[in-house]
Amino acid sequence: VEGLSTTSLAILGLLSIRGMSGYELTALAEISVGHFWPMHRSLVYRELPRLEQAGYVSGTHVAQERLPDKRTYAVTPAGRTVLDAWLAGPGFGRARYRNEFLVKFFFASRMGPDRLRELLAEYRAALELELTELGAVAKKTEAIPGALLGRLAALHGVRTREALLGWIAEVEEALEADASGRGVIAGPVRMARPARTDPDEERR
Amino acid sequence: VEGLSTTSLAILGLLSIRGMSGYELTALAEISVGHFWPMHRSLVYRELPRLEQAGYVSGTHVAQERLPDKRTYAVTPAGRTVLDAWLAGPGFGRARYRNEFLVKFFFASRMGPDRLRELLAEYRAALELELTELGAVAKKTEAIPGALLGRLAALHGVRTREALLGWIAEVEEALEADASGRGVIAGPVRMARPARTDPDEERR
DNA sequence: GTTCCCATGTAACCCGTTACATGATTTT
DNA sequence: AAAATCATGTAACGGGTTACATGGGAAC
Repeated sequence: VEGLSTTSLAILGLLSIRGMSGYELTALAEISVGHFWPMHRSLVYRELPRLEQAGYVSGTHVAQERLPDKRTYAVTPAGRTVLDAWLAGPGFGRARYRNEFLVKFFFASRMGPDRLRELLAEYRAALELELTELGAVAKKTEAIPGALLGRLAALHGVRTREALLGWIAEVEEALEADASGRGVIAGPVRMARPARTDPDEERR
Repeated sequence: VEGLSTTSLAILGLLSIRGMSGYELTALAEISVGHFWPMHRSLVYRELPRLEQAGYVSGTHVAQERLPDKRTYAVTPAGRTVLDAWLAGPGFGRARYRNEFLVKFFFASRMGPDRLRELLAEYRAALELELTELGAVAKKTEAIPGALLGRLAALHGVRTREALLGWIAEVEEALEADASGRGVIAGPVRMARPARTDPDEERR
C-alpha cells in the first residue's frame, strides 16, 4: 500500500506467477504487462534487490556453467500480502499518454500540407504495425484457457489502435474540406485552472 | 534534430505562437499540448534557461509591481530553425502509454469477481470524466477559426476514450460468459518463456 | 573465423514529479 | 482576520533510459 511503485507491484505480480530471474522477468514483462506498463531491464534489476531488502521477495543465487550465474527471486508471504492489498484497494493513477506524433501534428501549421499528409501516413503505418503486433498477442492467447485477462488486455490496445486509424481518416477529410484555415490556437489564451470538480483523483 | 528533447521542442513550438513567461507557457501547455505531452512547471523552468543558453530563445527580465518579477522568452531565428527542422524531419518516438488500471486488471485473477466488476466501474468513470473534459476542449475550439489542428488533436483523445468505453462493455460480456461457462475467472497468461537452450537449468 | 546474439548484470545520466518558498490579492 | 489563490519561481528526490561490461554459443 505504502511506498511501492506500480512497477514494483507489477514485478511482484509477475513473480507471483512463478519465481524467476531478473532477465526472465524482463522478458516476460515485455510480452505481457509491458504493453501497458513498460519496464526496462535496468529498472527491474534495481527494484529486485529493493524488494528483497523490504522482505517482499527472496532471492537465491544460482550458479550456471555455460551461462553467467544468476539470481532467482520468489515472492514471500509478505509480498503476497502487499500485492493483494494493492489489488483489493481502490483507485489507480490516471493513464499517462505521451504522443510525440501529436506534438508535431499540433504544430503542423508550420509545415506544408504535403509534409502533413506524409506525417499522417507515417502515423498510420505505425498504428498498423502495433495493431498486427497486438492482434498476434490476442490471437496467441485464444487457445490458452487461462489467458482470458491477458487477451482482454491486449484487446484494450487493439481497440484504441483501431479507433485511431479511424481518426486518421477523419482528419484527412477535415483537412481536405478546410484547405485554407489551418493553424494553432491564435490570439491571447486565457489561463484556465484545472476544473476543481472532484477532490480526490490520484492516490498514493 | 540534435539533442533537443520533445519537451523542449514543444516549448519552442508554444513560444513560436507568442513570447511569454514560464508561468504563462505552463498554463498554455496545460490546455493544449499537455493533453498528449504533459509538462510540469518545474520542467519548463529548467528547460527555458537551457534553451536560452543554447541560443534558441532569448529571455527578458520584466519587472512587475503587484506581482513577482518575471522573465519572458521569445524564440530566436536559430530556435525557429531547429523547430522547423524537427517538424520537417521524419519520424517520431513511438507513443508512450502507461496504464495502471490495466496492470491491476491483468492480475485480476487474484481478486474476487465482485472487485473486478468494481474496478471496471472505476475505469469507466475515469474514462467518462476524461471524455467530457476532452469534449469540452474540442467544443470550445469549434468557434475559433485557426484552431482546426487543436480540435483534431483533442478528437484524437475523444476517439480513444470512446473506444475504451466500448471495450469495457466487451469485457463485461466476456467475463459474464466465462463465469457461466467455466465457473471461475481465468488466471493470468501463462506465457512461454524465451527459448531456453540451457539444459542444466533448474526445474520446479 | 569474425561477427553477431544470448544471458546476465552495473553505472551514469536525465527527465519528470513532489515539495518548498514568497509577497500580493481575493475570498470566506 | 484567516484562508485560499495568484504569479512567480527553486530544490530535492526518484523513476526510467542509455551506455557500459562480459564470456560463451550461433550464424555467416
